[in-house]
Amino acid sequence: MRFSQLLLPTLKETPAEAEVVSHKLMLRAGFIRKLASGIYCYLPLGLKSIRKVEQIVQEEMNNAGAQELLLPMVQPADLWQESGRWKKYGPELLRFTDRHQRESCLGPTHEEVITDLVRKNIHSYRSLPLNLYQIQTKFRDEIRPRFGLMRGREFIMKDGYSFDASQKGAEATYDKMNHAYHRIFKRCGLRFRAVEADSGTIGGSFSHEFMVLADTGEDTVVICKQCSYAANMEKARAMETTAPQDVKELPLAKVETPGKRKVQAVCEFLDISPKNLVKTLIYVADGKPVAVLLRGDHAVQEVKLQNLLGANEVRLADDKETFDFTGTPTGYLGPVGLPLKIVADREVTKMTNFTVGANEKNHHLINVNIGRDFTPAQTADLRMVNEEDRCPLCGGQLELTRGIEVGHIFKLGTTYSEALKATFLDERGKETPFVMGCYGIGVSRAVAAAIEQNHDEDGIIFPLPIAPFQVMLLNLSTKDAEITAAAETLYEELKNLGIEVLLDDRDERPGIKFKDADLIGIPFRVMVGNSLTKEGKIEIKERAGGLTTAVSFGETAERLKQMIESAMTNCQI
RNA sequence: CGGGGCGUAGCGCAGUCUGGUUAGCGCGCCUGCCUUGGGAGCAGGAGGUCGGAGGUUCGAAUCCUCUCGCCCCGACCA
Repeated sequence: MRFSQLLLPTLKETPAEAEVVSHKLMLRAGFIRKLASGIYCYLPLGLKSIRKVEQIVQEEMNNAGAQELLLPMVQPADLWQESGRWKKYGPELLRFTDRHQRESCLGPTHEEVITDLVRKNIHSYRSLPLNLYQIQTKFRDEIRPRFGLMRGREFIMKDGYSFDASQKGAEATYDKMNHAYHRIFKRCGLRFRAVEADSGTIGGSFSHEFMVLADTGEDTVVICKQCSYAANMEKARAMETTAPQDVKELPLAKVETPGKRKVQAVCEFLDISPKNLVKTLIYVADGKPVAVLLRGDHAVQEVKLQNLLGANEVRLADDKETFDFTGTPTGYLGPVGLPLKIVADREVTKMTNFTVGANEKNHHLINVNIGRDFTPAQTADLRMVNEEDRCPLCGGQLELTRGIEVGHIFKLGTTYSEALKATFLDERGKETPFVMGCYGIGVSRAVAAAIEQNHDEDGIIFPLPIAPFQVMLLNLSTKDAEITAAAETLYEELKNLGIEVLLDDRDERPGIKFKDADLIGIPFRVMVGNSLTKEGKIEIKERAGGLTTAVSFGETAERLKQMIESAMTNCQI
């Protein structure tokens, strides 16, 4: 492709609308343009990168035994009513009425449609397992779209759905998808982790999120430095500490702690460690109060609490509610004699002779012990993991880092097949619901995530497998016949070698071409300029790392081919 | 939906508080000269219903009312 003919409107300055780096760079590099909030035009370069991701996804999905199809974007309301999600989904589902007053919606996801398709066409266990996917533009009317392609309303997604005859089969499919996803993101050249995630409302005991690691990521992920353990904060566990043995229980005592409400203040005043204090937090779970006990240096993980209580909503009570529920101002609450349901983080059960609030203003209790002084109704892992914790699998050091969710795989079970009465006949002729799984990849988001992960102050640094072009060839002097002839020859040679090359043939000064090349971030930059006329050399500069190699004109194309092949092998499985 | 901010040329902005020539500046764009290894220089030029509607006024980018759109924080979320 020739730059002079390409729709590639690079910008020297960042449009005010962009906040995050991928959004800024995609606008400046001429990849995208906004049409409306959360809705973008993909320009040729942006689309090329998206297509690269799509192709990798297709290859790996096909290899894993999945089949590609394409489902409608407009979906009838009655299917959604049948699954019950017409009511449940909320305003994120964009609904509208057609000219015949039929209610419809724009598909944010396709469980209903695919299940309907399968129930109408698959009737026997002999046809299973079946794994279907599509790559399509999705629409979700997000409350607040932001960050460019990272959280748009319209976005490109690969969504896949599997149908198995049994739980066991579904698990095998899940494992296959897990494996395929690892291959996909590896082949995209991304640094990522598959993390254990809470499966949320969709069901199933767990799911895996595929997180592209980037400091600017929206989500926090916990990874083990020694082994493969990784989880998001909602799910992350830590190795249980062991309770000290043979500690003699000391007599309970009340002490005065005037004005000391915060953990730190109480600990300083009493000269104890927060690790020896238990804090009591009042939560409201579906309208009912519950007291949550945690070690002084720990924090609540509300999703864990929600799961334990089986609640739809949990939130911290405010000071007034807390006082109404307990009759004690916040800061002096404790479990001893508290007339509320008490749940304790399991680390609390490892403690002895600890300090708590006395349920009386300006007083705390010391030498409190579980069993003797109070008994929690339930005990579970309820807290946020932190960097002091050890890996639950290997005891290694845990690290908290940031990530961008680009893929998520779920076990759906029979939720949808039952709701939509999608069944098949098993070996014994018994009508059985399909056991389903669903597997998403945010394709457009993956490109944005790649940029969040790989950039510098000059622009994008694309991983080779998803770069819009592999080589950017700069003709540094279009007025010089020798240089231009050499650039044109090289351009043809590279194309003939099957290398994807963008020739900057614009009548611009070298500085402009260098700046644009850095901005766009194509991995290999080839410069045809003075060094050719003076020394007969062509320079190859790698965008990542900036290493520049001078080679003779004749060997340039072949050399590039080698460099590309070698770089690609780093992204192979 | 709550809180905050913005809307003036393709992009970035000034001008608005305190109404008053022909609405400016930088970048980009067009023409010519010149220059050609990190966003050059000179000269000339095109481009604006100041987001929209209504109002106040002799006079509105500027004041008032309504409205549309965009961005950020929060609630929410594969």
